[in-house]
Amino acid sequence: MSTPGRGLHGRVLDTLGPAITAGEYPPGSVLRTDELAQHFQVSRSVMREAVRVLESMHLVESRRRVGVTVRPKAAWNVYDPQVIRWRLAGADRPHQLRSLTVLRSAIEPVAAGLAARHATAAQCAELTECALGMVAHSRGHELEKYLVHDVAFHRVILAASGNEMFARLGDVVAEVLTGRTHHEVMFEDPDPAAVTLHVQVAEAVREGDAPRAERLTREITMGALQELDVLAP
Amino acid sequence: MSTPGRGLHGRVLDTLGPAITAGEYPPGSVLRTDELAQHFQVSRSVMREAVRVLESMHLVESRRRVGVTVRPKAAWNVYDPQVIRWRLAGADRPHQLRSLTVLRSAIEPVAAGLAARHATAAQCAELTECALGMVAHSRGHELEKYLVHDVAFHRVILAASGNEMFARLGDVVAEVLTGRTHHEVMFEDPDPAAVTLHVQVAEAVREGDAPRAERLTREITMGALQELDVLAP
DNA sequence: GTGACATATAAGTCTGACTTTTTGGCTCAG
DNA sequence: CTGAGCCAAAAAGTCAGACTTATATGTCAC
Repeated sequence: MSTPGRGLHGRVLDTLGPAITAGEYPPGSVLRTDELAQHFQVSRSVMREAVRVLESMHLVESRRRVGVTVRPKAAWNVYDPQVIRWRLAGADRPHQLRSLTVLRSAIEPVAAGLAARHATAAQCAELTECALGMVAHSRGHELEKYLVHDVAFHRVILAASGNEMFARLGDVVAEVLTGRTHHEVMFEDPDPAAVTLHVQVAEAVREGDAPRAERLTREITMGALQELDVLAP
Repeated sequence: MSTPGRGLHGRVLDTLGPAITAGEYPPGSVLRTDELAQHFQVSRSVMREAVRVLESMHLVESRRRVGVTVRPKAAWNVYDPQVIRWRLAGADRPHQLRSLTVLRSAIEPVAAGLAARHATAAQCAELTECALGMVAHSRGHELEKYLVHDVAFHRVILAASGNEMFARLGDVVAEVLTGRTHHEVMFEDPDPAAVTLHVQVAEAVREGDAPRAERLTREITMGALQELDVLAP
């Protein structure tokens, strides 16, 4: 899904990024480029490129005569897919998952409403196909296959909204859904009510019924939130 | 507000970033690091750092034997504040402003509802202060002072929601509000109804009335959307 | 046409020297 | 003792050049 270790500087980021987002270096910590370069056995040029990327994510700040200081969590670019992935892989995964689910609950209903107005025929067809796929794999411990269609469903909704900001949240939703399936309730079959809701959303979008699509999607995301409350109160 | 030209590579980004987001180099265009370095009169190391940052924003992709290719708009990290700023400064400013306003209309009502549940006493006080400041400068062509309080108001709401994803949208909302004031309706005094709504939202949050805070905020953002429809149909 | 192979190309990497900014401490006058 | 101003060290920033590596493309035999 992502692009691990593209070049040496990418390799460095793959360990330094998670370390910082995991709070291994608390905010205010000072790193020295030269030391880091030695530590990772790379040249200063490579290390500098890695630091530049971290700086563009507002994870660190590089100042002369001081060094590379870790910035407080509040400054981080938490919408950067890379940062999201790093944080989801780290210790505060539950907290992160909750934040993202709340975000979903705000975005997706509105996106579904817009999708009902703007979806093309092809998108409607794809949506229906996804919903049917979910139904087909909703029983008998076929969670992996179910997940694929679930992710695709929400991606189509977000894309069909016609809003590029919504569309770009497809990756985030995918991470959340994948994370939920793989780390929480891997064993049980999905809630039948949720499956039905997805089918109904597809219907509403196909019929251009924006309020209904929005309301139904809100039910879906509310369900996701409650599920989270049950598992991690 | 932002941090222009930190170091040579930052200077390069300040002109290359806007150029790419403005579509000056269409998707698929191939740039050569060496040529760019020559063009900007900087060393290759500096140029490489700039390219790395653009790459982390998914604006370009660097591949061996090929060069630096501009990625399609759909791949861009449109939530990166830097990218947002570049795009707002460019030609598709109206389109961008609409996308962001739709995003606001999804996020802010939910954030206000959460704020009503989680806001601290200090945040409630700050919110009321902002609302009063808006009232105080709502007449007599004091748009600049009004704007300051308006921006602060929405920042507090987003921060008080307790959700870090929402909180980080403060900058985006600030950009939208500032852009609207400076480029659209600089002359007229703000809509009195909108001012009243802000005061009422502050009330609702103070009283912990989440549904009311959400409903009122939805009215505010709906108003912003309609305003946009009138100005750019 | 198809496959293996050679070649040119542009990014990637490393090294070492040099510059610039900034800070923390030091001196010295008041 | 205090404060202003100056100095020197420290770390990032910049540059130039040599070398490595991956890979797209063209060539040639089959």
